[in-house]
Amino acid sequence: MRNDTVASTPTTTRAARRAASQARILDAAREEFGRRGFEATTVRDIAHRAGVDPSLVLQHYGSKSALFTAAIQLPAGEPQEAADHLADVLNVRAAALPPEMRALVRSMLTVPEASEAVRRHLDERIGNLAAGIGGPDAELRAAIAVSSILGLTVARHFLQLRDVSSASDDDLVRVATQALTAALQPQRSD
Amino acid sequence: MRNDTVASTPTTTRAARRAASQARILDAAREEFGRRGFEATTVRDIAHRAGVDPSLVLQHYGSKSALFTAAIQLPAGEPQEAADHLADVLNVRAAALPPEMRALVRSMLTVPEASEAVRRHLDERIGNLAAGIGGPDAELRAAIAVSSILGLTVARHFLQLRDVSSASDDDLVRVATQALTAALQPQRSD
DNA sequence: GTCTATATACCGATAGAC
DNA sequence: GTCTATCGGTATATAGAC
Repeated sequence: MRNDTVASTPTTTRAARRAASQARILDAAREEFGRRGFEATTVRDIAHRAGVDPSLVLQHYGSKSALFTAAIQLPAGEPQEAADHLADVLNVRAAALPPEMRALVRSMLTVPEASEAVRRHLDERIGNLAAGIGGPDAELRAAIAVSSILGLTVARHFLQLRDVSSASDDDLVRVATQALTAALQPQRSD
Repeated sequence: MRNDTVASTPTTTRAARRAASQARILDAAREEFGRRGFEATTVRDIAHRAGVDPSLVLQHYGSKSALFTAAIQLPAGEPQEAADHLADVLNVRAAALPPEMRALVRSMLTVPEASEAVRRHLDERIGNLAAGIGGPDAELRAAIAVSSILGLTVARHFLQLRDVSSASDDDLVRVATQALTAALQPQRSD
């Protein structure tokens, strides 16, 4: 970090400012895309939130679409064991949603790229979960459980349904865990 | 309706053509809004699908927003008894989605008016369901069940998750009904 | 009543000054 | 490296011809 000979600019190293701007733009993009979705968000909105000039946004990321792609990248989640990751996911969903996830979900119904990203993400989760529970209809039961978590996420963080939003994190996690655990049990086929 | 003196146009009654155009425009609007959402849909798209001139669309409905409002109105569902309506909803969601519901859900994450409409609709369903099941956490359990159905709807008809889309209507309804029935049961509080 | 032409505005993106 | 100015395109919406 202090690899340079002489600091011509006293405090901020010349290229570090650029990197800082780039990061601020990305944060601002996640926030704006997460609030109103890809289409309603303008490059000018993002620039204003980041405190930079609109042209800088495109200078750094090339296009609005490329910036969106960068903004919705999820941190590579570990493959994870099996069914106990259900509790993790549920906890994450009950509390605040990470900015990149929020941006991704906000546009999943209207932007094909976001739709694909969510599909891939959830298909993978379903596969892992199905492998962990076994029994008849394992894939379908796992898919229903994962879809239910998606529905809860939308209900709580985007639609703000009354009884989902007003519940405490603890209550929601407790009751939802019970419900999903029950839902994951194999059923008699009579 | 036949208050006028003489039919100057022989076959099509003068105002009947206008009503027919209006209905065709509304159908086309539901289709287009349901496919790509409110913002990505242009008045020109709707006019093209309806086979009319773009300016006619605004002549009839005043604005794109007013047309959207008309397009997402749900047929007033009866209050309905209680828990057995769960099966109805599930069946509807497993098969095809009505055009106005599809248009509504497609934009529920990006258009405030659609978000509010879905919230009101689901809050009402939750209230009815909660009243029918009783027990501890009735509202929360009902909210989780309704949110799960929403998640399944999104997964099947919008994201097309692998294991949800590939399942037959019968399998999906059977397993989901089992899962939701289990989820709605009161749990021991130990 | 339906279509042509256009007003008005805002968007994404680019070029060039500093 | 950052900002100013602007281009080109497209949208909604309106006014007027037929």
